[in-house]
Amino acid sequence: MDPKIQETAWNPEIEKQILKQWEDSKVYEFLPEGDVFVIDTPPPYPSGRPWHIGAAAHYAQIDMIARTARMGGKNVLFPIGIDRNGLPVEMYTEKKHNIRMHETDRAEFLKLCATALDDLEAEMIQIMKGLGLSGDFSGYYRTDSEQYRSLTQSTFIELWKKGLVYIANRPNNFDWVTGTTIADAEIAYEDIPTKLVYMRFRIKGSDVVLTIASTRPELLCACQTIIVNPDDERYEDLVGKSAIIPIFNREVEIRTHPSAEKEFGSGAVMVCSYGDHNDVALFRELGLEEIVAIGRNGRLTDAAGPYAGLKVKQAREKIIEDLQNQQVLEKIENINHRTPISERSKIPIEIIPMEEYYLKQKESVQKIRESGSKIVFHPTMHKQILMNWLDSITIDWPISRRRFYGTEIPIWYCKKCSEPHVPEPGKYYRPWRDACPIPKCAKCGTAEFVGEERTFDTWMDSSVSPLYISKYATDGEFFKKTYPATIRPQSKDIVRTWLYYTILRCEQLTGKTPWSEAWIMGYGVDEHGAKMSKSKGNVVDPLPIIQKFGADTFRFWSASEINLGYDFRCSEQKIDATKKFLSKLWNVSRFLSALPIVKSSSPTQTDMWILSELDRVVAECRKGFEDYNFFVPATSLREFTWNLFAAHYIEMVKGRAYGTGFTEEERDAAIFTLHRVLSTVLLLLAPITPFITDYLWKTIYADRSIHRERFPQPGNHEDMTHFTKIITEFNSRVWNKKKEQNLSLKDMVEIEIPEELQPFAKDLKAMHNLK
RNA sequence: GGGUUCAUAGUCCAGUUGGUUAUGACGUCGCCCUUACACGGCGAAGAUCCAGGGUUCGAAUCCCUGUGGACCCA
Repeated sequence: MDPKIQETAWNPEIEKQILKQWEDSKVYEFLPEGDVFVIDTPPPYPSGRPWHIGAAAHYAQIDMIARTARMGGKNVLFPIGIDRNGLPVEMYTEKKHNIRMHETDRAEFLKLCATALDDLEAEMIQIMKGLGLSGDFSGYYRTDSEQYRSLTQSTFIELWKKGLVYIANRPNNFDWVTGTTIADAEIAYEDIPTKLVYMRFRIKGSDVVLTIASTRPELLCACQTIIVNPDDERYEDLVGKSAIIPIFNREVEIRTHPSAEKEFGSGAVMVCSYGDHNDVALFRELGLEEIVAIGRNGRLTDAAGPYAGLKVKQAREKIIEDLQNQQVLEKIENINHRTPISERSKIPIEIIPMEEYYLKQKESVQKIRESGSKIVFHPTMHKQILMNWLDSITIDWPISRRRFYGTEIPIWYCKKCSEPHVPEPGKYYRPWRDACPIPKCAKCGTAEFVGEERTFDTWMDSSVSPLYISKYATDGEFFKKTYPATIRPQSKDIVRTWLYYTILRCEQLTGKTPWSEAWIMGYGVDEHGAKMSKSKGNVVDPLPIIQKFGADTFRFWSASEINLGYDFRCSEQKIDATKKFLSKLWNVSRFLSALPIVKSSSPTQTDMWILSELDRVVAECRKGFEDYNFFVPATSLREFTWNLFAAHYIEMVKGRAYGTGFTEEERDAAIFTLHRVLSTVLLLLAPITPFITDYLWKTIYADRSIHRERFPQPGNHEDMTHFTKIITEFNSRVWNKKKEQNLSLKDMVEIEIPEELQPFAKDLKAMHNLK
């Protein structure tokens, strides 16, 4: 009766051997047949060390989704990808080599970016593998590969041909630090202290002075009208008159508009091209002629007269000084202004009219609202993020970017007539480098072309991930089996970008919603509840934690700490504490591994009781797994295994399992039940802690991996859970009594077993050594 | 300004359709090597369930108002 397990604690080093076994036996191989389950895995972006512990937890949980589906009998496609397009690597490279992208040879710059990504990616893959992700690493994809970029380009060409893409010159969010247009979805807002400048405008043909407050005095030169609220009695007389812009001495009309707030500043607002989005809307609504005051270099243009060439901030200081000198400055208030900033570079954006490509999205909003409402969200509440976003879409999606490390826009322009030409889909095109594949201009017949230099917004790439993983346009059979995908797991901060754009693009291309379910996770915050950020220095590196505690500990921590959809705290102390549960499970298994596997058909009342508790746990876990909320099975199993099974049941039947003072039949019933409970617990834990459960399963129960098994069903035992409280309380009472009398737990004591516990009397007597 | 969400021991968290004494973990403090486990066992202390009002025989739970926090949008 030697235990098959010798060590007294779970050793995470074993995980490495298990990983190898999984790889060798291809236990997670996907077969495109039968009941297929497709996960649209988020490809992580290797943006620099360290990787975020919250992200590692996120991927551990996505793996639990894959394993849950597999144990539910599905064939699971769990692709692994790395997102490599976009701004972060460009900025990383500029900093690392102290160069400026737009001043560096393009091919050279791209090479430097790719090298940086390779390094960062290698570590990321190592972490994902080490976490035990059961995804397809052998065929992992990169969004900057020829295949992926050619898909992005092909889908663009398709939409172009459908007439969904157009070019337009309109005010755009411009990030002059990175030198590119950005979409509304990439804007964040921050309260920044700024000066609210009160300026005096003279009214033409009178001595009346109108005071106007603005946070953007440097835009005076671009002012085209002044608005006041129609209900504002103070300015009733001035409406329709002209005001004279100080310094520039140009006349503009005063009109009414409801967007002027009476309470803000003086109540009179100057409308300039372009201070904010309201200015843009007013210029459009009132048909004003725009004056471009700020250029792409972030400096004022010639339209700003004496201020031309100055940066926005310098121009503001200078103009305030001049206003003061000309005695038209009334006062300055320091206020906190909600300022739109670029999510990437963190600087206030400017609104500058530029010619960009747009993908039509406005007319799709209603349709997406319908298909979006059919998607099952886990948790349900996060569907609202998508719906709120849909309500606030006002313009089409600008998709062109003036950057290098991205998928090139596949367009060539006729050198003579400028007619744009798109090539045939199916290949990867680099128009900035390659010759145009079209022999001559379709419009004028010229054979000379100029390649487009811009790249796509990276969401153009990311938004076709369900198409890439299902081999859209390259393998019809596979596509039919795997599209639409089953589930999109992602974090909640990119609902309005990745989730939304994917629905938009996939609907436009396939007419179908890309998945039936979306699983939305919260953020990992630090142990005090603050958001982790590199600037705060509170980012927890997952690599050393996983190395120290092992993947299963990390995974069980993530499952038991993260309630689906809510933010979660990351503290090493908590992870450390989780380790104890694995040790408990290990030692329970060690005890059981010394007992033979037997059959029994005559369970005692004690056995029936724990089996009915087990039924309850199985049902509860299955419910949690159904919602991919691993918090439910993790906490339920820990509670059951530790505080009921180990603490009470095992103690009650230990004597019986050893056979002292019991019949063989009784003994076998105990051993049978012990194994039934443990094997069920292992199966239920398998998606959460795949290493330890597989090891124990193979050591005690089978040659075949636990990851080829299905979830257990609840048995059909009579409900005896009402005994639980009485049993545990009785046990406590005995322990307390022995403690009071200073007795050792094995000493004999005299306590009456209550009537209702008579069915368990024999076990209880043996357990406590009752008289 | 609008939306989502949260508020329960020192800390984190549970509490299902309202129903006796509010769950568990971490931490703290005692005692204990008990033939699976000291990475353990037993026990103890620790909560105005954010505030106020309402519905009800009964509210941590439902409704209203407010306060505070997080996130999102304008």
